[in-house]
Amino acid sequence: MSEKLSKDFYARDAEKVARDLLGKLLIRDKRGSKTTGKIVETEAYLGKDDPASHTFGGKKTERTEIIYGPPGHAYVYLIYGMYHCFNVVTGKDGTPEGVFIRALEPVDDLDIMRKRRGLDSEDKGNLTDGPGKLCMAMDIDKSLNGEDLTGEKLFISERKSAKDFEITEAKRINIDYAGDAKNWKLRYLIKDNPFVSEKPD
DNA sequence: GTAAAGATCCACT
DNA sequence: GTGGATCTTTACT
Repeated sequence: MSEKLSKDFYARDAEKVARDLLGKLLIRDKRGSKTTGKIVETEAYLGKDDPASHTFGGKKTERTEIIYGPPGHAYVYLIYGMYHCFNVVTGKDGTPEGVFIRALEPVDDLDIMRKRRGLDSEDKGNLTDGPGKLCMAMDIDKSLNGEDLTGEKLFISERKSAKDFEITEAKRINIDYAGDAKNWKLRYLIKDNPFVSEKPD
């Protein structure tokens, strides 16, 4: 068995939460179709002082409102007109920071994930190794924006096993618009895990 | 109202 | 490595 992470876990700095989310289990529970993936890659977005963040400078729009709300909620948005991205809101209520989930290692149900991704292959290496892909495989879309992650539809659980991996830090991806911040090492990966979206240098 | 760009993915010259 | 798909969000020529 595993234990669902509480609101306290999320109510900390994005960098700490991003590191601690590695190795945890993301669970999507729809009636009749439950999918689980181990989190293997995250990125921290630091809010008003982070040029890469949607909330840089304290910018607040209809889309980003949820990031300013209480921790432990989902921030889901559509990118490039076709893919969803899933973030976890962190920090105290009122601070606009969060953690972007970039990749999962598929745990189950692999057949459901393949079906949602439109793949037939036995290979499981390309099911959830990217932010858009994992949202497809886990059926995460804008209807889950603002969803409470201590609820039943979408939540994250601690594994009861010992921590059995090392953490690699790397630059974040595809934020060339962010100037110097693109060099900040705010991406965290499970060292040598094959299911990450992109290997670090 | 209109335009420009995007925390991506996939196919391929 | 490069470019196209595709459309919401955001900021204004």
